[in-house]
Amino acid sequence: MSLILHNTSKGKKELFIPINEDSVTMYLCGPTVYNYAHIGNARPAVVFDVLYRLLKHHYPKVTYARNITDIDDKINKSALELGLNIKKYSQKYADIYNHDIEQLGVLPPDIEPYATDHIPQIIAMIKDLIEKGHAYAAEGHVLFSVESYKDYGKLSNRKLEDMIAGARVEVAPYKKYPADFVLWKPSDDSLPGWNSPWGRGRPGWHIECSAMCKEHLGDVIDIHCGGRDLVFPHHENEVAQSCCANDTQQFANYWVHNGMINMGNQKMSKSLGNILLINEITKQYKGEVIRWLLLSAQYRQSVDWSKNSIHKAQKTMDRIYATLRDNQSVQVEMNKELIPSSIIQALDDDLNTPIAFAEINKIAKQLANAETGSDKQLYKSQLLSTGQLLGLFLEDAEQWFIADNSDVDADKIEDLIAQRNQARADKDWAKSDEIRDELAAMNIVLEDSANGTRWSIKK
RNA sequence: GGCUGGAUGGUAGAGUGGCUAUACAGCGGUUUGCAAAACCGUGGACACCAGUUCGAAUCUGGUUCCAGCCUCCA
Repeated sequence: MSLILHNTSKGKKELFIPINEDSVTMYLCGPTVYNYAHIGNARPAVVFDVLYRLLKHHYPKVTYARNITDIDDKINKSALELGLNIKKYSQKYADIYNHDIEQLGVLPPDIEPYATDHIPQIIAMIKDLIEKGHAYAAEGHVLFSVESYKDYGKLSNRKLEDMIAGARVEVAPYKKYPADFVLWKPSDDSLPGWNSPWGRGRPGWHIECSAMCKEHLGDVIDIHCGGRDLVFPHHENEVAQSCCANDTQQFANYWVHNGMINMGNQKMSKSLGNILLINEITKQYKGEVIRWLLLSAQYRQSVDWSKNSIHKAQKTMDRIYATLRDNQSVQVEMNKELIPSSIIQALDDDLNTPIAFAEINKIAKQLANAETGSDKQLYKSQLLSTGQLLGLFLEDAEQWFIADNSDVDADKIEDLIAQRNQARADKDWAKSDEIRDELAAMNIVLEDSANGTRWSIKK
């Protein structure tokens, strides 16, 4: 097997060689849970779900950890304003996140660690860093000394001087060096806090991922994933903390980062206020359609979210599902050996999902044109086996077109269709068309075929 | 200012030193009581300027423009 991944720390594609072929490890920086999950949170979840599935295709055992950061000043602020318990507040949004991405066909990770469940490990790592001279306590804070780590800036390819010159680093009197970042900070009585050697306080951002990786996956992991916007400072700081605490040269051998989602010509981000929530779009579109759209560009490219692009994804999936529906009775064999090698090759080349999708379209076309039973069985089996790998085409093809939307009165619709079919049998075309119009007014589209009349909701 | 990416047909989006990507939309057709779906066929592109080459959209240099990170962010 020859999986190739773009490794951010090298700035190029590399052949993936795991530390231990019998047990591959990957970690994804999950969300900070203080609000409803948006499609920007969904992209890494979906993209790295594909990587997880591909790794499981190749290797006997993959351990995938995706964390929940449930201690953060934004959580504290919102919970405090609403007068809510912080744990309950963050749990609510963690549950929403998990529910939402499950709609998009994302498998649960093997481990889902929560930051607040790892405070002892965090404190232990900070103590270790202080003892090794990489961190220092000051005014209730503990800071990481970036000058103590010679490779600081290597992952994100930047120099300390340049960053200071940018003058955007937070200046604080307790910092020895402007770019030093916080490992631990003090909490007053209104804020959540834990007792520590430096007083009652809470962890800073970054350290939780280092502590949780170490706890669950080891000192050096195979693949660390996340959004591009996390390369600096989050991942750079994780590398510094972990390598210094664990005395290792590497923290993760492969750093893999997904591109952003754009709204119009701009990155979707909380600070710009142009975010689109997952639970808003799942009201309108099926999870697989959203998943298809998110995977229709290679993961490192930015994706433009628009009405047009989601509509295209919908139409494409409808066509493939229509082909599956036409072959509903064809028996299939589900087997990973049936996934065409062209698709595995595409995915092995840094998750080239657009090529995989082009291949899927070709198979669907072959299925639509298949004349013999054995051809139909072959192509349908290939299509659905590929779908198993990619988390697509898992729905029943008949059900796909009938939205389980409670707004529609299926009994009434089917009654009208029966009346119309009687009229058609009587060749009473005027009445038949009248009923079609009536249903059209209800936003119901009819399709007559040799096997009867189908209906679906107009999109 | 520093560092990353990017610029491909109406739209989205891969890829390649010479060989149809793919999808959605369009156009023509088959089929159909009507309609739809499906299928078949089809047109249409590689930001700009130089260079290397038998040949460049693909390699090299330059130009212009766009986006991201450098502050919380997926």
